Amino acid sequence: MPKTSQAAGLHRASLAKLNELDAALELMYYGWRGMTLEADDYLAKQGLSRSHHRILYVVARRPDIAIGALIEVLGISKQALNRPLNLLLERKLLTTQRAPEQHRSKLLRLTAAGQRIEQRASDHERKVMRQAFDRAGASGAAAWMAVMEAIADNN
Amino acid sequence: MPKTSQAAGLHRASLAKLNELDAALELMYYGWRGMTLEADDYLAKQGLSRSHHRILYVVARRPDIAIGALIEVLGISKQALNRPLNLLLERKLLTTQRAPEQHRSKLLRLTAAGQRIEQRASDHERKVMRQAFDRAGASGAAAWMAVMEAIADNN
DNA sequence: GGCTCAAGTCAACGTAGTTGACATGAGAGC
DNA sequence: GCTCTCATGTCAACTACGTTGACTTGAGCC
Repeated sequence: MPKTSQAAGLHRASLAKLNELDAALELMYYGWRGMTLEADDYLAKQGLSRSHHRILYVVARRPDIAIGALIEVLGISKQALNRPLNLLLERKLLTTQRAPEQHRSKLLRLTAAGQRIEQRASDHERKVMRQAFDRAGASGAAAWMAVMEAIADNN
Repeated sequence: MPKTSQAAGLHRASLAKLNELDAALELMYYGWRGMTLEADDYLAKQGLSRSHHRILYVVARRPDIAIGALIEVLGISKQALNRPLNLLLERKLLTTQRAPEQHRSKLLRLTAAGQRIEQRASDHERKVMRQAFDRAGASGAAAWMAVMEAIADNN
């Protein structure tokens, strides 16, 4: 079971800057933590963690996704998916059903309870983003998105 | 020992957007991966990983930091620090010396080899950031920083 | 010698992932 | 029915990274 709370890297450390871009590296690190901190706390209280949230998040946005496709999207092995997925099924946050035509694959869908938890966890993250975007204004938000796109596309 | 390469979440998944801010959540996720992917590959080739890089990064910017202070900055337990730190000492990427006045604490410092690895790993990350900033221009970069500050300060 | 603080170490555990091997369930073809 | 294939499920062993708790060692202080 996950922890209840985490003190890891809570306050940003004051480090000398060796390079002009060091601030950006650190902002990425602390930004990720800042966005996920409250959501992780909420999930921990539900006895869940980030990996469960990722599953719920994807299934919410791809209802009736097959397990193989879910593995693809998450980019993990089926063995790694196995445990968290079964927990979500046991807790009835997800349901499976055989496909109507393609009986070989099982389709996943959120239950009402699963939807609620997915939504609340994601809401914690969206709240952080919304506050930051509000402070930066529409043009600042657009610029942030553009920069993040460029970084993300660096595959 | 770490892996050599990782295919996890390589290409951004196409998910339906349930909420206006979903794109921002996903950009944060893929942005983090985009920034760290090449650096992690480089580190893996050196037989090191992200946790070693974090140690090297901090010590580079706080030469003569004591172990207790390093634990504070990293936000992990001394037991968790123990293994990666010892590896870095064995490999002579770091050195320790007793403090001149405060003999109780040991001060850490990078060796030339440690500096080289820290720099190359961070360079991979900075390269990604620089490209993104170049595309966005100075005002875009400033806006990105402002938004990330707001997110990071959400402790 | 005894107290304190910094550091080091050991054991047990939790979580998240990996690979490899193998079993099961459900069409599809002959 | 038998076999082949594909999707799914599961077992075992492993790695990496983190946790807590308990205990030791080293150094300085009184």
